[in-house]
Amino acid sequence: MIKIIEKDGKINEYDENSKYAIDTLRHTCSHILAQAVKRLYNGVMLGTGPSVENGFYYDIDFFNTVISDADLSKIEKEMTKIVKEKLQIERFTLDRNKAIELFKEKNEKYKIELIEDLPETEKIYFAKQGEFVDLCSGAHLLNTEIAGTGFKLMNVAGAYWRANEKNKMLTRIYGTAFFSKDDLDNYINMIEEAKKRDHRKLGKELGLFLLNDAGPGFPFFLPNGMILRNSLTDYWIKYHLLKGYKQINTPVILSRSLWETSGHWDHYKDNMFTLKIDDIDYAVKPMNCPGAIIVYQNDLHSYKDLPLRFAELGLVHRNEKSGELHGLMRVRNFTQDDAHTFLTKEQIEDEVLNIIELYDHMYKLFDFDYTVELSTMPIDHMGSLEDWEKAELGLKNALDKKNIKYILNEGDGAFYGPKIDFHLKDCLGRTWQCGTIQLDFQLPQKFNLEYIDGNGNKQMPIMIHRACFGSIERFIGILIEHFSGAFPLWISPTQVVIIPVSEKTNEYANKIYNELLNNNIRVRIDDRTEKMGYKIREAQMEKIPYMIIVGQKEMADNTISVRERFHEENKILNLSDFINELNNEIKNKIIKNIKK
RNA sequence: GCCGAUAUAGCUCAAUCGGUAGAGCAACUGAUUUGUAAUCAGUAGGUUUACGGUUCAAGUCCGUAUAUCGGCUCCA
Repeated sequence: MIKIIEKDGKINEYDENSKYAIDTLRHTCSHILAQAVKRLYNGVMLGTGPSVENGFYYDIDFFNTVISDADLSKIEKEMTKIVKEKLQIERFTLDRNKAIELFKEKNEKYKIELIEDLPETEKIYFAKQGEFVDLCSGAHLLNTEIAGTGFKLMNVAGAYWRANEKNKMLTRIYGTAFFSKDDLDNYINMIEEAKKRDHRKLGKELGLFLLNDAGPGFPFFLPNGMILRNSLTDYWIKYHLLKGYKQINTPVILSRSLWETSGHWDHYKDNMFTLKIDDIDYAVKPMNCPGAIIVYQNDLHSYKDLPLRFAELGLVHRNEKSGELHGLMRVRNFTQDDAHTFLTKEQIEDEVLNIIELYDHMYKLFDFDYTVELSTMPIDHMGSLEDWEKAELGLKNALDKKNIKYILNEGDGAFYGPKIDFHLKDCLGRTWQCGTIQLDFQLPQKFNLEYIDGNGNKQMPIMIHRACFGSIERFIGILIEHFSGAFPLWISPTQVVIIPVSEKTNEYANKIYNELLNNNIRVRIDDRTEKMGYKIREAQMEKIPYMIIVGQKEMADNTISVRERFHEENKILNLSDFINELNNEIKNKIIKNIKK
């Protein structure tokens, strides 16, 4: 159990392993960090310093002093000193004017700004340890000693004051903390292990994709990556056709006037690639929706046609800022596994439920855990308040009906409608938006979309934009990290490698090879004059699901020796049984050997 | 775009104070015919990201550009 002093000075006990206790430890560490920095650097000003998912940070204005990773050990040493000083943590409150006065004395303009933004009536809480006083409404440990030796400063970053690009960039120092040195060491080890799964590293090692200076943010897919990618999209197409979608494909370049009509030009022209054809302005599509709308407009539609679902694996380009690129996760061109559904207001809830079920099916194929977020009307939006409320309610009801827990992001919706986002995690626990469901009352109006209702009258349909993987590239990035490159059989670039023990069994190996090929198995034969151990090692590193090893013994018995990746034992089988097993594993998309 | 860091052979990394750029793996050639994670020997591979500058001398120091990494901001 660990004692914690709350903002009002009350002392409570908590389990040392509780999230609250660990957050409190980290928050206390952030104060120790700030105190250390104030001791070492004259005239710096403090921003804020909360605990976060895996640690804590403090934002500090160092003015002209450049802080880099090399300075961290110096700061860490001072923090250790503060820990050894066993400073008691005291809590007190001040009224607004006194609080502002205190920080004027200390020349802390950012703190004053924070206080001035608090409601007038709100109590202002402080925490004090030794000579260091900070504005603080969080809990703390009782003294600096308890922070112990389980903390470490991790890295330096820039962060805009109050998360606003227009404000000054402060220096953010990140750290992490645990109640014991062992826990800290485990965490650092875990990060090192996780980095081995980085999709950029594995993408290179496994020959899946490449990034080249010739096109920053424009990934190249290599032969192995294409097999993976096509396996995914082939299934995607098959499943969507089964679920009532019709597949379309729309042009990559469309006229500027179309984008003006859709509203994208106004909102995103800085992020669109543009060009001229015969002196007329065009843009490379950053979204597929106007294309789908043109397809919709190509026919008259009856209410009997709705919901009308157009699926498109659409290649889009967005000019992301250079610092925002990240491997396959954030790129400048990517293929959305998109669909646009045209439907009546009454059909919204059912259709959203269908989509949620479809996503759940797709994510379960890979054993993904996902988190869901609902984003509502942004300040910069099109359309009436009434439409927005209706749309938001439609999404909310669907989530509630499915009993799905979600995070509410007020004001984070698209300019044309609210959205539900599905987030997946990468190897380091960073979350990436993959699936999305967006309701849209605006585009149908802008494009005057119609259908004929049961009375022969024209009505305006609603539109749903949705993407399950989000971007094929990003999804593949997540997949690589999720499986550490050891993919389920059905998407593995090479499914089986045949290793003859020596040239004497090459002919037998070839017979097996042809048999597997005829059964549509992605098989390779490794008949180089290398030792068997060498070939096995290479196949292991390539994370090929199965190795078939054949020597004189197998040839005599007309069997094969099968070695599974990550299993040292081998099984003696006959080929037709093995083919049946493979087909079963492929057909049922079985996940084996998952390493998390 | 912003803050910090990094850029050396196909890959992973060395190169002390500024003094002729090295290794392992991979590739290639030859030998080896191999029984469940690396057989041996040899050959080749470089305008040290690019462009400037300082210096008798620059992979190393300085400037600019580009890309990448960790964050911030943004993400229809």
